[in-house]
Amino acid sequence: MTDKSTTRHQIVKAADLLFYHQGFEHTSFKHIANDVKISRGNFYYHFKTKDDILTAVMAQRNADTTAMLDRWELEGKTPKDRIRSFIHILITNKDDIKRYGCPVGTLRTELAKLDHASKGEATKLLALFQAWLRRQFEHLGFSENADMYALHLLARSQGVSTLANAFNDGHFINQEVKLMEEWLSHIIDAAIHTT
Amino acid sequence: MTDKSTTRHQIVKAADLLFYHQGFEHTSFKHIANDVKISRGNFYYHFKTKDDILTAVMAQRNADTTAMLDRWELEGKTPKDRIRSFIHILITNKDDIKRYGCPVGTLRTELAKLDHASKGEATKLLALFQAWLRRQFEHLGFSENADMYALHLLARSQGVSTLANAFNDGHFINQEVKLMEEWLSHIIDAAIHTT
DNA sequence: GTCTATACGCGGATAGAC
DNA sequence: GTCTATCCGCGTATAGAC
Repeated sequence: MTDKSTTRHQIVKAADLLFYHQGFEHTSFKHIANDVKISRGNFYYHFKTKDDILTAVMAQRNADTTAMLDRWELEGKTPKDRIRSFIHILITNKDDIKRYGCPVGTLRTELAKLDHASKGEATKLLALFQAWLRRQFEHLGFSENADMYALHLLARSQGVSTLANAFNDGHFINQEVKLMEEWLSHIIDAAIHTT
Repeated sequence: MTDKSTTRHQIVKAADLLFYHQGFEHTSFKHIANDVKISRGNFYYHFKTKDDILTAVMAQRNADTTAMLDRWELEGKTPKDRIRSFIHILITNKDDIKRYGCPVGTLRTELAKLDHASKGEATKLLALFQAWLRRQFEHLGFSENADMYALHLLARSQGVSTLANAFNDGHFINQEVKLMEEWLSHIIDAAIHTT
C-alpha cells in the first residue's frame, strides 16, 4: 500500500477524477495543478510526461478494482450474491454514472479512439470484471455458457451506464438493475429444472 | 437534398468520419484538410469555426437517421420486423463497430465530457431511435411498457457495441443479436398468452 | 520538493493575394 | 472559391533558482 498523502498520490487521484469527468485528452496539467494546488512545473519532478500520469492512474485503478473484486468474493455467500454485488454498483454509483457514465467504459473508449499506448491497460480493466464474472457463473455450474453470460452482463451494465448518462435518468438504472436480477434468477432456475 | 459533390459537403462527410474514428477534439483542421485535399485556410470560407462543422455534421446525421428510420418503417411489414431492422444494424455495421464502437453513442459520450454546446444534438440522435422504437412497441400493443422496452433495447445495443469494440469481438455481436431477437419474440409471445 | 521563467510546437482563426 | 502567410493562445515540456 502506497502512502496516500504524498503529492504523487494526490496527482494520481486528481488526474483519475479529471480523466473520468472531462476526458483524458481534454485534461491539461493546469487542470490537475489547480486541483492538487501545486505549480505546473512541479509536476515533472513526479512524472516525466502526461502519459506517465495515465499509466499511474491505470495501475491504481487496476489495484483498486482487484481489491474490490476480492472483497465481493469474500462478502458474498453464494455466486449469485456475488454477481448481484456487480449488478448493484450501478445503484451505488448512480449519481456519478448519470453525470459521467461508466469510468471504465468511457475512458477505454476514448483511449481506443486516440489509439493511445494505454488502451490495452484500459481493456484489461474490463477483462478483470469479465474473468471474475465468468468464474462466478462457473461456480453456479455453467461450464459452457459462463463466458457468454459474463460478457452479456458486462454489456448490459455498459449499455445502462451509457443511456443513464445520455438521458440523465436514474430511474432507468433502477429499472434495468431489476431486470438484470430477474434475468440472473431466471437462468439459475432454468438450469436447475434442466438437471 | 443538398448537392453531395460540393466542397462543403465533402468537408462534412470527412469530418463526420474523423470525429467517429478519432474523436471530435482530437481531430484537427489539418486532418480534415488532408482528407478533403484542400488547404487549411480554405476552410473558413465554408465554416467560421470548428464548432460550426460539428453542427453541420450533427444536422447531416439527424437527416440521415430520420431517413433510415422512415425506410425501416416502410420496408418492415410488422412492428416486429421493424424492430428487427434496428437490432440488425449491429450485424450490418459489424466491422465499424468492432473498430470504432457505435458512432452515435461514442460521439455523444465525448461531447458530454467536453460539455460541448452540441451535446444536446447528439442526445437527440439517440432520442430519435428511442421514440421510433417506442412507437413500434406501442403498435405491438404494449401501451404501458413501450418506453421501457425501447430504452432497454437501445441500452443493450449500446452495451454490445461497447464490448465488441473493447474486445474486438464480432462473434459476440452475433451472439447478442440472437439473444435480443429471442427476447423480442419472448415478450411478444408472453403478451399474447396474457390476453 | 516546489517554485518561476521560458522554449517550442500545434491548433484554431484571420488577412489578403490570386 | 481556393490559396499562402501569419497571428495568437494554449498545452507539453525544460532549465534552473530557492
